[in-house]
Amino acid sequence: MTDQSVIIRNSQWRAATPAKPRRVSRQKNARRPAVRAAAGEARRQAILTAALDEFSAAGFAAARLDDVARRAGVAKGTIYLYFRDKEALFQELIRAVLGPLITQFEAAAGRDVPVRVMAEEIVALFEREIYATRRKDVIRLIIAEGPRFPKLAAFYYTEVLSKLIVAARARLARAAERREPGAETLMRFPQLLVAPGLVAILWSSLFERFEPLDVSALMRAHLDLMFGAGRNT
Amino acid sequence: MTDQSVIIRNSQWRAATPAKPRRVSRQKNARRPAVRAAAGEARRQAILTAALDEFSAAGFAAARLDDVARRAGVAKGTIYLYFRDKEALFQELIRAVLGPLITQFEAAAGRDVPVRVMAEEIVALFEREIYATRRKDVIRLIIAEGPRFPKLAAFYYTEVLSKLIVAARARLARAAERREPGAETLMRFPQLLVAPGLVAILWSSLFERFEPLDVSALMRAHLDLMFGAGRNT
Amino acid sequence: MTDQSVIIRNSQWRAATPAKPRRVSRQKNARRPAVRAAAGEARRQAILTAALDEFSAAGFAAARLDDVARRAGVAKGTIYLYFRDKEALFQELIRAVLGPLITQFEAAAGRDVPVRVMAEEIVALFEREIYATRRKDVIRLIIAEGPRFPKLAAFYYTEVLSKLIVAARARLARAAERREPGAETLMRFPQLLVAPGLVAILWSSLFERFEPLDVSALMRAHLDLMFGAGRNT
Amino acid sequence: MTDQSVIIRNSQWRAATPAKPRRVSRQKNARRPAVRAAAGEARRQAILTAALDEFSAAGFAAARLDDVARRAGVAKGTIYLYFRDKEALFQELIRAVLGPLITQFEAAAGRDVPVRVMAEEIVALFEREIYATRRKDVIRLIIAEGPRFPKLAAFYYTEVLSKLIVAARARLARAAERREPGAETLMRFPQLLVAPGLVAILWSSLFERFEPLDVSALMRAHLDLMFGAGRNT
DNA sequence: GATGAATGAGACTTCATTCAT
DNA sequence: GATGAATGAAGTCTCATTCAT
Repeated sequence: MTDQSVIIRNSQWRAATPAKPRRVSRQKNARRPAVRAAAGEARRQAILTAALDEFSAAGFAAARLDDVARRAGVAKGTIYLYFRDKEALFQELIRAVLGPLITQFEAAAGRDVPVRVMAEEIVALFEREIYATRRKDVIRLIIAEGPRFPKLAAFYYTEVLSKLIVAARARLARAAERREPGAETLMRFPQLLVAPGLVAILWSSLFERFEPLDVSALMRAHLDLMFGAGRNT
Repeated sequence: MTDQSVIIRNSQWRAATPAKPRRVSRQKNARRPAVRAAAGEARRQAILTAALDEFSAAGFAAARLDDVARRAGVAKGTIYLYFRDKEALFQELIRAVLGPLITQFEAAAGRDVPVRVMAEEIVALFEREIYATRRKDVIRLIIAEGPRFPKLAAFYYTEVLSKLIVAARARLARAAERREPGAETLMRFPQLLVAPGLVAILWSSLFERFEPLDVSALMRAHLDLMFGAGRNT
Repeated sequence: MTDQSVIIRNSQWRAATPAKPRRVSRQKNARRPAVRAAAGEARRQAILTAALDEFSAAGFAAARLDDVARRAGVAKGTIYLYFRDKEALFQELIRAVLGPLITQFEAAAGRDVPVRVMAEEIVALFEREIYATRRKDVIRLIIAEGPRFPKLAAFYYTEVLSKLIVAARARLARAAERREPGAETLMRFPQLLVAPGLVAILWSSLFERFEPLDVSALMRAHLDLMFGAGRNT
Repeated sequence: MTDQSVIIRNSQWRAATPAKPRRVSRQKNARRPAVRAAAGEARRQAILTAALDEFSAAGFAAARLDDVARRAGVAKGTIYLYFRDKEALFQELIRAVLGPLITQFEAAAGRDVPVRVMAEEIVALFEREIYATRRKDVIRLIIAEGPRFPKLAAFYYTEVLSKLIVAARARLARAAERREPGAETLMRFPQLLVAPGLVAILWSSLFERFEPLDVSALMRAHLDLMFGAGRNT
């Protein structure tokens, strides 16, 4: 529907995903509006990507739109054709990247499975949709800048976190009724499910150079600790 | 009680600072050096405290030294008498707050106890020395600003984290020899011990207003999940 | 009625411009050049009208060509097809609006009448051709922007003011020979004839909301003061 | 009382009035705060004067604070120590220059004299306090920028114009009771008293180079026209 | 040592103007 | 001719840092 949805649906935020062959603008015969619009969207994407790079590297306050523009291959003023100001660029960046997560979560919410299976699903989802993508960087940004952007934290909580938590709790409630071990505890604190994921994100950006961290192994160990050793995905 | 409380109550940021008679230069009828030095140290503390407030509230880049000065009750120029520049103030702030932790960790490192007891000790240490103090804010700052201040992350890793990890691994190694469940896993990923603590810190600063989080209960639940239900401190 | 009314009613800014059926441009088999030219002229008029609106509302420097274009219903680039740059647009606007005045003045210059009659004619001319039209706004613009646009002031002086003054002085000279009271004084300072008109223009744009001003009554009062009470048009 | 009052009371805005030998800041023995404050006030004045120069020459929108700073002999940032932003500088400039006028007007408002005498007083006041000073430029600024700064026009109307008008009307009312010719007319339109003054201000800034205007003679002629020839001040 | 006024580099943002379509 | 996306120069404003007092 919205531009954002498009951005995400095509997984353009995945690390090295060429995805659809983004049309170049310089062609004689094409219908103008279509080409124009496509070129515009490509530019918008380029700016968002560049912004994510710069914001991630320097933080919101210290990032310079000059650098964003240069990295995106556009002039400084061009940014303002697509975003009202620096803050709008930031917020739209977050929304564009995280928005699609919601549908994914909801899709996975339905089935009724043992706690461990569910935990493994969530861990897999985390690794695939967050840790392996630039969403990892966006979550870092939210953590770092959230206190200064209450709206951002609110968006992330209401649109992403709370939905994830509600979905998880619903499934855990049924497992708790079945007296599955850990289900009741996790229902009260579903945050515990993804806590190691957070650690992984932060560790990788802060301490990777001192001591690399094998995220998959970490997550497996986490599952083992909670549910006893067993085979994971 | 602990070293840390002293830091907060007495506004002493430095680990082992015996006053240090900072000699002044240009003064005709100077008072006793001791008094002077004490006054200087008090000022230094005031600035550090104010800086922590401002950096926490606005982030490093957006925090204004003007506000730090006002909050500390000194003139803007005074800050430069105690710190080379804004960045130095920031780094010294981190060091001053976290420095004392190290000794604490080392003190607790010696004894040989069951994994669960050790985990409970660490959790208690975390709650008492970090979550209940301003160190929580400092950890947030490291997380938020670390990528921009490699030295900071390095300091935190080498001076705090790695020591804690080494100590924990040493104790876990012995538990692993005893085949205690979970010991081996935690030895490989000691981060899992404190992951919920991190979640608590970030949650409190980002989402507290939407959904409060009972940290003690969270940590107990975490222990229960890892080691089975039991009474905690 | 007068040439000027036509300008306003028919949106013709240029002295002798016939009609013009607005035709669209993008068509392969273009119509007669005449139509083309007429369409172009209409566009030019639209731009000039929009420019007057915007310049009047915001001043030359603060007016945005974006707004002019939007108000004129054309693209921003189109403005540059008709005017070299913003300043040229401004100057041509002034000329287009004031140009026709000249002939009017010259027409009225010939007859030899008593001073009071002549003064009444001038006052009537002012009310009808300036105050009741957008020329009022243009005069405001000249007053406001004149110092920054010497050419503008020069144009207004040489093309409008000086001619008006010369014509008035010629008639006043003859009245002065007849010893008509005030004639000699007004000959030296014909500005006094229209001074209240200026006040009216400025007052209406600045203070109308505080205290409305009846321009006709003001002008009549002015005449009464100069020549003694009497009936005016 | 206020800074502004000081500014005006000392007539620092007069063209070439050395006035009080403004203390220089570089002196060893003086009490600090006093000197500081004096230096600050001097700077403020310098900025206001420079701003008046630049705003007069270029208009509010086109004037560059860079130029104001350079002309005032201060750094760009210094302006912001004294004024919130460009607009505040502009508004405070207007207020500082016009504020003192009020008291002058009120002082002259009391006595009961013939209309002509009163008119002569007003003309003299205009020439002395406005035309011979930089207030002339400020009035030009209000005329040029007023429409964009409603507060400005409001200030000028309520603080200056309306008071002047009320005072004049009060005196004219008594003259009207005495059946003095012109009194009743001027009571209805006191603007007519100063209309030529306005013309003079505008003429001097727009057309002086083409045809100089002897303001005093103009004002005398104006009085003659209204009250018949006679000796003026 | 302490102050805080002053500085000026640098960032964000606007908008006249251009030019490929 | 017409369009409007793109450009980048230029202006406002902030704030870390300096330095005379």
